[in-house]
Amino acid sequence: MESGGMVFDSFKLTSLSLKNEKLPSSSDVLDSLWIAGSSPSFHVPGSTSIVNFEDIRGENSTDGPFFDKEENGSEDCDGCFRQPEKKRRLSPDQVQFLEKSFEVENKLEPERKIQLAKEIGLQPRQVAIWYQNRRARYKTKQLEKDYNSLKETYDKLKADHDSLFKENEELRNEVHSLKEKLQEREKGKPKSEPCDTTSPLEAGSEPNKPLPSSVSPNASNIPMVIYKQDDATSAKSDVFDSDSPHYADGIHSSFIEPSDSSHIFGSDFSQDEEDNLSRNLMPPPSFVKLEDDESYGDLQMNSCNLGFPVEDQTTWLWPLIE
DNA sequence: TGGCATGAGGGGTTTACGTCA
DNA sequence: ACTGACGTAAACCCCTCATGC
Repeated sequence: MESGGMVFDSFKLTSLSLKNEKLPSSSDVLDSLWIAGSSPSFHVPGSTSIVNFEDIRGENSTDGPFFDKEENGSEDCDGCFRQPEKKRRLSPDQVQFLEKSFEVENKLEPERKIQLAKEIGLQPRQVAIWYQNRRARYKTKQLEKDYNSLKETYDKLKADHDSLFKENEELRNEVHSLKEKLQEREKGKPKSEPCDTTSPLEAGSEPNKPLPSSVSPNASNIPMVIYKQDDATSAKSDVFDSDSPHYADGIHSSFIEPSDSSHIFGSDFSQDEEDNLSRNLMPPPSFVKLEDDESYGDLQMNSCNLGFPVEDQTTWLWPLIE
């Protein structure tokens, strides 16, 4: 620990030697501070410093930048050195000097500490304490900032999730009603028309082409996967082959059961299938940079596309749908 | 007079360094 | 000469309190 003697000795040593000493690393910037501080322009308003300056400055103690001769010579201060030290705030100039130093480097090298203490007329111990408190309170503020930022991100994500969930529900209902209509129509028709199972929505479109997203009855960019039951293979490739070689090769041909469109939405996937999907269809891990407000702002343009081009969504959106 | 900001004390931990078997 | 255990000092972090505004 720093005894008073040690502090004084260090101070004298620093005064003699450190001025011309090259401080390491980031201290280059601070050198300018030292130089600037050595021609004092600071004013210590009133009697503000907590330091009993006589302790560290000895007889020639009136030439430091933060020492005001008036202050030391005032009658008011006669009692200051008799009474036990009262805690006093650092002067604005002292704080400003420390703040500038802290901006450059929030850790305190011993040499810097002594140099700082000399420049602003504090004890090195006080400088160290100021740095400790400053770090602690900076950390607290930073934590608050981080918390707010994370909370904001969470809220946005939750809103997105909720809207997607809602949309998913609507699509499910739509599929359900279409399925019912289809079944009704099949029941009402004679068996001589086996191939006419095309969805009403698809009427008029080319059989092997998926509907363009603009044709989708839903305003979102989620592609509607609709295909003829007797052409499931081509439909599958239309849906999956653009960016997903795993599904273009037919390996997962059992993945979609044409007779049950609810499979499309993944609700009946086995765990293995879901795992495969998650592995194979997941976008690159760095696909959304959440801390980037700007990119996140873009996402808000369409809460359904999650920042991906439409053509990419066909390959990875499915696992997200419950 | 209560609340906030801030200087400082104290305890525990970490790290660097010297000593010794 | 090398190495691991041990002691020590300094710095740091965290919690807390006291004081000034």
